[in-house]
Amino acid sequence: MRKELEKTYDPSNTEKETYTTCCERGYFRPAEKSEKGNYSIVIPPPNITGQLHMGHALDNTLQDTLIRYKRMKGFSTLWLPGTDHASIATEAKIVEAMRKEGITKEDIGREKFLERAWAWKKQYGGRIVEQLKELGSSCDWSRERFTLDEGCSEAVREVFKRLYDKGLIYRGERIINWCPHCKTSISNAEVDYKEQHGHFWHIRYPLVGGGGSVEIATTRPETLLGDTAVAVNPNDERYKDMIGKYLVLPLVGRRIPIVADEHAQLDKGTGCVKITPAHDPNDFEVGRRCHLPMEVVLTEEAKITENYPKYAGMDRYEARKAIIEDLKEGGYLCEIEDLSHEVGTCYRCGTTIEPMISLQWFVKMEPLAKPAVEAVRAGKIKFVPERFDKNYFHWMENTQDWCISRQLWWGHRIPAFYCDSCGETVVSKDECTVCPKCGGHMTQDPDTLDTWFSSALWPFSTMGWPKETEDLKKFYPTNTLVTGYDIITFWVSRMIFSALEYTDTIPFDTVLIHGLVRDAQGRKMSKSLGNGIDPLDIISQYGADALRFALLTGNSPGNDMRFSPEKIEAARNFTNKIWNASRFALMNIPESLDDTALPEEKDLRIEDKWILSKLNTLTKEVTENLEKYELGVALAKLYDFIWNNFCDWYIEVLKPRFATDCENACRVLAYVLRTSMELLHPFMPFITETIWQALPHDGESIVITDFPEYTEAHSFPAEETAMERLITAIRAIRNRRAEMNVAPSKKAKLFIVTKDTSTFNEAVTPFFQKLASASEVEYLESYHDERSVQIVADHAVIYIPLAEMIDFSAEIARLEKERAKMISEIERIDKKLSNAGFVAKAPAAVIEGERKKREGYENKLHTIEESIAKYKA
RNA sequence: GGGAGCAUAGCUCAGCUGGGAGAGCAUCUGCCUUACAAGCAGAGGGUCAUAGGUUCGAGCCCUAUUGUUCCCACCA
Repeated sequence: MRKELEKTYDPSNTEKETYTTCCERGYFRPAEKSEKGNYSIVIPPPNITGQLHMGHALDNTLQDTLIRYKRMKGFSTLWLPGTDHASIATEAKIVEAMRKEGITKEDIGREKFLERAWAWKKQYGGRIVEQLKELGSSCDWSRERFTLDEGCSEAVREVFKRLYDKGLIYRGERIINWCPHCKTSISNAEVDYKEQHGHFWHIRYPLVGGGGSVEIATTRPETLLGDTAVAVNPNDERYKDMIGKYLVLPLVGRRIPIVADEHAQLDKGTGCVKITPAHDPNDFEVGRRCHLPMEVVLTEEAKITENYPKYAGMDRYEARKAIIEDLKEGGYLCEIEDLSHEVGTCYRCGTTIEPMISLQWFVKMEPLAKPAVEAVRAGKIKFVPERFDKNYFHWMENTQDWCISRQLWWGHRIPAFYCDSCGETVVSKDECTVCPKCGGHMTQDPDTLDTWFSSALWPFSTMGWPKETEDLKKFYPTNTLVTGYDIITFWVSRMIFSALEYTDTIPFDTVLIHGLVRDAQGRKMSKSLGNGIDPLDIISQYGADALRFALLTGNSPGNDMRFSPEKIEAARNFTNKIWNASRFALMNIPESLDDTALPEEKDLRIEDKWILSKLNTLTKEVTENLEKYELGVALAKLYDFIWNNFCDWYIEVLKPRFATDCENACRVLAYVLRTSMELLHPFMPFITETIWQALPHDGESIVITDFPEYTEAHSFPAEETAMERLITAIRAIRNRRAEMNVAPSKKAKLFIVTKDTSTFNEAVTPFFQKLASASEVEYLESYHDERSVQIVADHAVIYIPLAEMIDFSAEIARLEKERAKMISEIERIDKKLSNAGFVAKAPAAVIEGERKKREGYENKLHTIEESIAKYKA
């Protein structure tokens, strides 16, 4: 017994069950082997703190579509899922939760804190995974990974050790970006520059022993406390005599030298720059070049240190105020200028970062960046769309050393050990407690690594590297990486140089970049604006297929998109359309028909050949589009075919045949519907599976059936042309009737005058009866009745005897208008064809096309003129 | 300061390597035509931002301009 389908599609009935069945049957696990080869994607691991948002939904729909397509194409496919420990984000959440309990992480200590973190991970880490499943993501969950699991951790230690031994990881005192709120260093990539209003304070520094002063300007007057020099440009005539002299640092009284350094520019400000080596990256370099001392003035909470009793303990902004006041009072403040400038903030918490000297671990970027740039330049890795490689190159070519140590607990602990007695440093994959040099006790570095350090290894650490596993051999390098343009620098670039360095190969060959999902007004979806749309709500209301359709259709790589209720409704309507077309098909297809064979060619009618030919072309185009990552275009074509060809014409034209030629009609109907579902399956996995199962089919599931292939056997250009002619004729009739306000229920006889009797003949009379309100149809070589409505169509003139409906003067006016149009069209083409350059240089096919068009217009013009003459008479 | 994207119908966007512009939504008109009113049929609506250039031919290629969005950058 075939199950009766509901009248409207309700995805919630089937989606979950369909998904579970697929998992149970192992469809999402890679095939043992395949002649086609392997295809793999690693998921961009979502943060365990995260909830599925529209960005994830888009990202994962793209990946799932690609994976499902390749799976059906016969590749052994692996989509490897997992999650990211997201050190800062997670630690912040746990700290916040503890704050509510009134405890700090220092209260409970590292070990207890980590226990809490793991418990938290256990409770919430699986949430986003379940949400990915709701979306239909066909990941191989048996291979699920976590950036902090044992394997990934081993990979991290291995890489750290190798880089260290090679001299590519070093520990040193540098200026780093310090977040006073998160109390950790962050990398340059993690700093967001935001426009802020501020001031330029111009301050006078007097020369020691009087006799003048220099004026400097700063946006951070509190750093004055840490000044250890003032620099001028060596070529600056104005200050030539001052170099080597000393200044008195206001408020502090310290003697500081005037030094010569290129950093000071002649044309900027006064040409004098205060130098604070411990709190500014440029000044740090100046300090190094001029051998200046470092003065640290801020604590890790961005408070003034004990060294400056008057301001000690003040927050940096409080201190700023106090210092300004004191400068004013002392007569040192010359001018206050308003200014709006870009200020670095922490990408996590938004706090203004403080540049600070600090002992941290760094990755030396230059030697790593070079091959990474080369790989993309040589085309081994391609960005889709291509323009994003510019982004990548720019970043890679200008990148500075990567600060990788974080003053956090949740993450990969740095595998470096220091001797308590002799200070020896040992980097080791394994625990090291005894100093190899002096036998003293070793203590492990308390810091952890930047989250992105482990993310950078994701494509191969998840496959078992550094072990030589089967998966690594089979699926690595991976094929496509799908991600948003916002994390190219954070992640994509780091995976590329990491892979090249450690695995000696690229991590993936294509990077498919997508844009942001914005709200209907084009704003970023954000929690603070409250304009986010929850994909899970959409799924429960409209189904995952509708969500996926809304996200993919018409979307092009790299571009942002807007998501609106209208869009999702249109998507839902499409699922419903598919549903009803299928319902109709199943109502007619007899249950006895349980094989998938098409009728013999002699039994195929014009409409069958037309739809098969159209479907065949569609198959070719959708395949090509998918291969080129043009998923949005492919999906739009499927929509158009299913709705506008299959539903609106093929099914309609087929209806009369259920009474006369049922089996043949049903075989074609089932074939076309089933094939359409197969083409659509990668995009909309649930509804397509449900319908496919209900139709006659071979095999277990659409998930693992073969993707349709283009075949010459289904190419019927003649029937396509003929059917297009019929459609044009029917449209023209409907159009005329609508214009004349003839009710569809009013049937009328048609006289069709044509020379194309292979298209217009008795066989297609039902088309006109069903679709053009014809009572009966007569095919003639010539006919004329001035009391008939006359319609000039493609290769046919149609007469409808509706004399009482005709307004002759209006009819003549209409024909005159059409005549004028024809004449202007012909003129346009004539102009083209008489252009010597066009005839000489344009391709023959284009010229021939223009000639054909002209001929058509000429014929039509002729008929129109005849009609006008007759009406007038 | 450097770089990139976008500008096409009222709205949101497609438009592949140049051969006379498309979709969805919205609007208007008419339909319970036995799968679907979440539907069917029909219609209106665009000097493809502006100005030049290349070409037989430009929405598409080049140059400049305007508007807009984003990325990058240590401007004291």
